[in-house]
Amino acid sequence: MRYNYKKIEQKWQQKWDEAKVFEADDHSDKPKFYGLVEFPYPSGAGMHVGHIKAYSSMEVIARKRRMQGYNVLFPIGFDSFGLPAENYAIKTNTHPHDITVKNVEKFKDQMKAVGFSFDWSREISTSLPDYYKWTQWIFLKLFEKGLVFRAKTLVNYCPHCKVVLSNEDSQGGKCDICKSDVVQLPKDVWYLKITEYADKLLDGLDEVDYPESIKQQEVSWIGKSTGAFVDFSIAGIDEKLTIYTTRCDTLYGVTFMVMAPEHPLLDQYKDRITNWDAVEQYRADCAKKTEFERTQLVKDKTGVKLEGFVAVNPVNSKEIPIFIADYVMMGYGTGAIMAVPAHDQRDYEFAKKFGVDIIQVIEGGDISEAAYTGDGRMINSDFLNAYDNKKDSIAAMLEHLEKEKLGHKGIQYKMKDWAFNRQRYWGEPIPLIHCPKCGTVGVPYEELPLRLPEVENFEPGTDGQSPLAKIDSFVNCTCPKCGGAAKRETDTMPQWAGSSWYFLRFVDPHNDKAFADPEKIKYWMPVDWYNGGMEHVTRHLLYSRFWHHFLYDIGEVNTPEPYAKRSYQGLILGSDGEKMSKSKGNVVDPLDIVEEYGADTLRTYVLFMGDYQAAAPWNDDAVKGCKRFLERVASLPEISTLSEEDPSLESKLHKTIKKVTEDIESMKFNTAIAALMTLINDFTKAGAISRDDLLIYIKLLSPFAPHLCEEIHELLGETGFLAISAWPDYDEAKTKDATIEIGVQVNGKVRATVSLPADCAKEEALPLAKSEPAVQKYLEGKTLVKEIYVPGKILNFVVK
RNA sequence: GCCCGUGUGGCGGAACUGGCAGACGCGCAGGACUUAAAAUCCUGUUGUGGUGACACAGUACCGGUUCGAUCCCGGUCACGGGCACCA
Repeated sequence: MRYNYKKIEQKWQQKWDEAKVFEADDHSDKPKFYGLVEFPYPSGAGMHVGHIKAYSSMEVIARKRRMQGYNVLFPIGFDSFGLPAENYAIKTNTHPHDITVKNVEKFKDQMKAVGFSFDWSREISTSLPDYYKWTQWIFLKLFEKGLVFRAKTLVNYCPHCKVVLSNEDSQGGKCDICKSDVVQLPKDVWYLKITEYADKLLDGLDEVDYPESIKQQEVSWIGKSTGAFVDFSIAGIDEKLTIYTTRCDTLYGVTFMVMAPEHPLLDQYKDRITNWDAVEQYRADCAKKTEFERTQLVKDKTGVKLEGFVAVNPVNSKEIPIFIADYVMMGYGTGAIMAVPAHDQRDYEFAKKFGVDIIQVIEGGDISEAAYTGDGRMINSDFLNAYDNKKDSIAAMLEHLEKEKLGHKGIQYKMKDWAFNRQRYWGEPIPLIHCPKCGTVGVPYEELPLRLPEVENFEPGTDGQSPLAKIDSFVNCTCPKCGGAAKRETDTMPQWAGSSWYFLRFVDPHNDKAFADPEKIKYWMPVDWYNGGMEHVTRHLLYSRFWHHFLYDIGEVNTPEPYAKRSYQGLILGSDGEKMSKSKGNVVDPLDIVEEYGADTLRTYVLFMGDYQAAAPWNDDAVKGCKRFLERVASLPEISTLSEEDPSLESKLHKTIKKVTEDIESMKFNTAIAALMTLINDFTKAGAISRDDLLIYIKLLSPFAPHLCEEIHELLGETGFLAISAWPDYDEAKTKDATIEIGVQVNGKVRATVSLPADCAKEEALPLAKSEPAVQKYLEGKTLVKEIYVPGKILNFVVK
């Protein structure tokens, strides 16, 4: 058969479409499988080969599961709100909606050209009102349950995008969208209380099948620490300075305290602080430093000692000085610390520089050189001196603090609440109303969706206001509670809102009564397997788990965790080994590959290129190798005869069925394809294969190269679609060889191989091995010390 | 600094989690076909020595456990990712 991939691919894509082969059934007796890939943001650049790799894994798994008799839900949609479309709209003076529609079409064409078996009847787009209606609905539920609040704090702000960012959106101090430096500004913003779900998000990880690296990353992002809050009094006044510490047992080693420069208590007592000028000067200096300088570069300790403001150590009533220093952050703990220079390196450096006492309270190390942070026996610590490990001494001190009402156990998280509003146009309008009498009121549910109004100009205002603020007809409204004049919130939701629940919409995408029918949720959820990028672990993955836990708590979904299993793909690098980027000119367009080699070649190559989870560079020559392989497959019918199965190929065939079946499940696609390549080499050597063997072969290959395999399937006179025919079974007994070659070692070095029956007994194997001339040579004149025989594996003679 | 992960031919990568290191593919070399080239097919391809069957070395480096280590243990180095004055 001539391999006319263009004709074949078009033909079968059309046939699958017409016959609705990949549409999932909401009422089926088959076992269900919900396989999910991260729906794309439809950028103007179109799909990237990285998208193809990300989707191909679940595509292969979904196709295999269908053939194995599962009712498969494999949906796709578009995460279509977002800044890039809006920025492009501003630049080209078009509407973000029009751009989005165009981009979505482009993405769809590309996906269809690759032949992904998505259920297109369930396509969604987060920027459509019948979708974002429910995003707003969930937001209102969060608001109703007190998980939305407004606060004026220091927030991450991107001066380039003119937008407030969440902590997750500004990882590493860079804007997630434009990569420019993020600055800290005091701003009044809406927060979602994700911290209230910190423990649920942590505990939930025990119930799901995620790779360890992903769990670790979420755990360290949430950053839970257990410790104690301890109250220090201020000498001469009735005021407490509360600190958070993980080592309350070192209280006897506290020789000073440090407050963050922004600490509000300072302003309250500025009349008492006799060197207030120095405080203000220091604050001004700190404000000039960028976040980068403050946290990364300048580790040199700076600070100012407060005059007239002295603390008292609660355990020994000693007076200790208080400093302000920028190594203490307002955003973590209480914004103040007790400093134990003997056992904390930062406090140690500060004490050395400012000449403060250092009192050792844990035995070990050399305090004249550096802080000792290890474990050990407590010293100089009154009633704690009996303890020789931190677990016991912390427990004893905690008990003491609670009894004396000096402090209590406490928990801190590094994760912060989710800054949720964006001062931009192309997002879901936040459905809140500001009423001068009633305060903030939610838009009534029956008024949803709160539609994004048409505007002339998408530029954000220089005053940091959303473009929506300029539209009086949108802003001015009546309060749903009191009927008085009120104003709408004009900010929109962040990029991550629509994607925080999209997998739920897929189970019932056209429902206009609810975000999804509870029965369908019960049937399809949780997602059985979710593949996506490592870059989403502390963003989308965390956010969507949070929303789903919330929906579970209010009884809207049936499980707390949305995804039973998660996997990830490695990056495709450019052929130069660098990350693909437009500026480097090393980007590969999937459609170019489809055009030149065919979709089946592209699909096979992205999975054959290496370990699925590892990054690997693109290689045009290796793509050709995959094309060559498929051309050989296309010519297989020529050597297919009507004869009975070739017995010499039988065990090879069964081994391959087993390997491909198992390797797909463990995402070892490269070795699955390699096994199929090996088998075709065997076929070619044999010169003729049976029709049945060929049928099995194309079934195994079909998840990777479905178009070609459907074509051969038809050519063989089979009716119906290969895509939903039965996956081949293998006979375990036939995967085992009757005779096997095993290595014979002398002193651990292989000297010969012998052919033995698989279950050969030691008594028979040994003489056979010894009679090998190559082995004899090394045994002669030596004393045999030991004979090791591991059936099926190895034979080893130890000689002296 | 802390936490994960990785390190194997010229290249991408295999190796049942302790049992013949280098499957499969790319590249390269030689050959067949061709007037020639491309395509295709066949053969070879870890390094060193030898015409040769063969010998020795070899999975980042140093050491250990074992009859036997790419795999396990201790230490070192390099690269990638995450977190980071987090109290």
